[in-house]
Amino acid sequence: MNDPLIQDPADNEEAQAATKAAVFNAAERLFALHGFQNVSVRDITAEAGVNLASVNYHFGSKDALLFEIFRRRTSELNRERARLLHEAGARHDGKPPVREILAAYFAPPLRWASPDNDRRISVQFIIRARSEGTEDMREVLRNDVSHLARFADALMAARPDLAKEDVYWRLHFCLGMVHNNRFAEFDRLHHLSGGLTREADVDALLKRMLDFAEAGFVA
Amino acid sequence: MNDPLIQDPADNEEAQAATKAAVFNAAERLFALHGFQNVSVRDITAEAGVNLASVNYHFGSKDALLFEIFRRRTSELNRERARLLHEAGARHDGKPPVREILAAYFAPPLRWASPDNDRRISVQFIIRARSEGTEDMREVLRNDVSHLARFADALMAARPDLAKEDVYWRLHFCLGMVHNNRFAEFDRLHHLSGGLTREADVDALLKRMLDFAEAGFVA
DNA sequence: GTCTATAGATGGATAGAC
DNA sequence: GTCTATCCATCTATAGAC
Repeated sequence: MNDPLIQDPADNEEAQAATKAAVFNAAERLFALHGFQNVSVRDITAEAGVNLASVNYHFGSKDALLFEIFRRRTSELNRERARLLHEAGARHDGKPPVREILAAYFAPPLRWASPDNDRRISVQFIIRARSEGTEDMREVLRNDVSHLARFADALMAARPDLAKEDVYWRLHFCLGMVHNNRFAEFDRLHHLSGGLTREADVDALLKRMLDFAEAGFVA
Repeated sequence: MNDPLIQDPADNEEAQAATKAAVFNAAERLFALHGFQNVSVRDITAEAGVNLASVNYHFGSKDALLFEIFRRRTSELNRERARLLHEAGARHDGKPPVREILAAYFAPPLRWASPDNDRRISVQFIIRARSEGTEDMREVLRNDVSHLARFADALMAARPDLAKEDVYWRLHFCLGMVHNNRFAEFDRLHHLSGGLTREADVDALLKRMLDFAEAGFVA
């Protein structure tokens, strides 16, 4: 059909970008569902419907592709959290209460994970990256705490009566609550509760998390 | 030195058991530190100082070895938790308060993880198994909720005023707090807090976790 | 630029010597 | 039973044809 020799440059660029995006999305999806080590370049290119060499051509290597997905998604997630934190500050003369700080942290991944959101898979990817990531990714997570520091600072401003140590630990507990929201854990809870828990109701889950975490902070 | 031809059967059995235990411990250690997919049978046998074929001879396959470690450690951990829950019940006419129920769940992995405990590595193995485990292991985790059900029942008895749904969700949040106690997360928190947090103080950490979780439950 | 064919490396498993 | 040597599958990455 499309003879490459008579394609104009714009079509070429477009086709190239489309191929790269297809690889990116297929990789994110497969990694999120099956884990990094369990997905091969062959799986990715087959899922994307492109040739085997595409991963190396467009991204350099499998690990580089992985890292690029990780960087983009965490960047997007943290930017959205920072925006919500900023908005909460604007509503309260720069000193938002604990509940609104926590909401800025909790809400983005919950909204992304809602069943009708196409970012649903990205959340699972990010959570998986925390425990299964390469050394590169874990180094980023370990060293790039500037984003978290903004939340810690806001919490300390909201609760100046608490020792800093206490704030850091309670923030740690809140992070645990967030990171435990994996498909597998929801399934297990669903099974344990005999079907009572409905994680698809994002607003209700956010409220539950905030009630729990705020109580722990205020105590 | 020891000619196998003149060894008596008892020595043989002993040597065999020692080899098997060496493989078991080396595998648990390497899996906990580096992840399942990143450790090869060659790594394990080299670490244990035994020959390459030992894994298949004593355990059948790499996956079977993995599964056996998982089964033994989760069994030990859950048995200890059940014992503490039983003791808490004995102290309170069968209806222990929320804090003591949670303590029975939180304490065992924390005590195991204390720096001077040789079970320290087992806790990391178990936590890693939750997210990186094979399908076999995840199936066990998903279906074997009888142990968790005892804790859910105890919590519902302690707080009969709460809807069951609420109890399950709050238990889920508590599980998240526990599962987030990985080396990597402690390191990150240590980095974020400028060295303020000291996870080695197990009793203090247990108290912090109980304060936070109890407040979330009582609210 | 795209894709096929293959190099090069590694891993799990096992046959066979002792 | 133990261990070495080796098989065979699978993977990433790349060279080279088109």
